[in-house]
Amino acid sequence: MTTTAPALLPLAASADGGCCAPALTQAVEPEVAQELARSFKALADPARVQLLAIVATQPGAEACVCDLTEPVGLSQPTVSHHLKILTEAGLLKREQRGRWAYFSLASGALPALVGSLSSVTQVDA
Amino acid sequence: MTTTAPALLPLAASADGGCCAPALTQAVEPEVAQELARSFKALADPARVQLLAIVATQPGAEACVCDLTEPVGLSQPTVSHHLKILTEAGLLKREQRGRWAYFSLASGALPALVGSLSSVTQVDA
DNA sequence: ACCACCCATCGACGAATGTCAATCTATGCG
DNA sequence: CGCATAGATTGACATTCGTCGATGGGTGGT
Repeated sequence: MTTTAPALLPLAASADGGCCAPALTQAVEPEVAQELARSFKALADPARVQLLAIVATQPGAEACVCDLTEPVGLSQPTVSHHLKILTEAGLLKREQRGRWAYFSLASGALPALVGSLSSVTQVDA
Repeated sequence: MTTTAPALLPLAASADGGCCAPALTQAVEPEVAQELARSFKALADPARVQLLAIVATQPGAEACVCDLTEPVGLSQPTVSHHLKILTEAGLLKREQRGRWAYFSLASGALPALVGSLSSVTQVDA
């Protein structure tokens, strides 16, 4: 569910009538909007953006929590909390190896978001 | 400032040493992360996603507030509030014409976000 | 001049969020 | 078995956010 790629502009049909046309254009299903907002909300925190970037730049594209606490300057529980949010949003993938938890990019979620955003921009198409 | 296109992966350099390598990799400047988070925060609400989509699908790619209150099912002050947030984030452009305020997509901000997100995905490049 | 209309701002309220210290779970080592 | 370590969970707190009703500020029609 979180890794789907909802199109942002499924239907469009509005009347003219000057300004305040009823604008019945739903333009995007409310549930789709909600799901997109959930993904964006996961990115709506500086710490989480940093975490995502750090994980992405790691050699194996993966990192454990102890690698992440210091760069972001937050406590271990807080980092764990952010990682959980990113994971639940489908942006990160958690893999327990030994006693370390390795986090890596969940391929698919980010491109899906990019696609949704692009669909808004390319209205002229 | 809000329409800049910050790259998400400026520098990357980490040591090996098994798991808990210091991971000094800043990977992304904190201020860049904060700015990106600000943009994403503007999209982190279903109503704002809907508003953005509706504006994008309008015939002239613009809409006034009265066109937007009904589709999202929120009160006029709330819609005005969301539009202000989207505008301050650089995602929408406000133009007062007569006694209506027309909102349209601010070209540049969305592509910038797409670029930033893509830079994370294309780490393998 | 008055009034109707569009929209922004203000004040208030409940809900959600980010953060930490303290604690718990589980994995591995000796 | 006992202990240290990695990480998640809990509880608490301050802050921010989303929402609305009420009000204010312009603009245009009569």
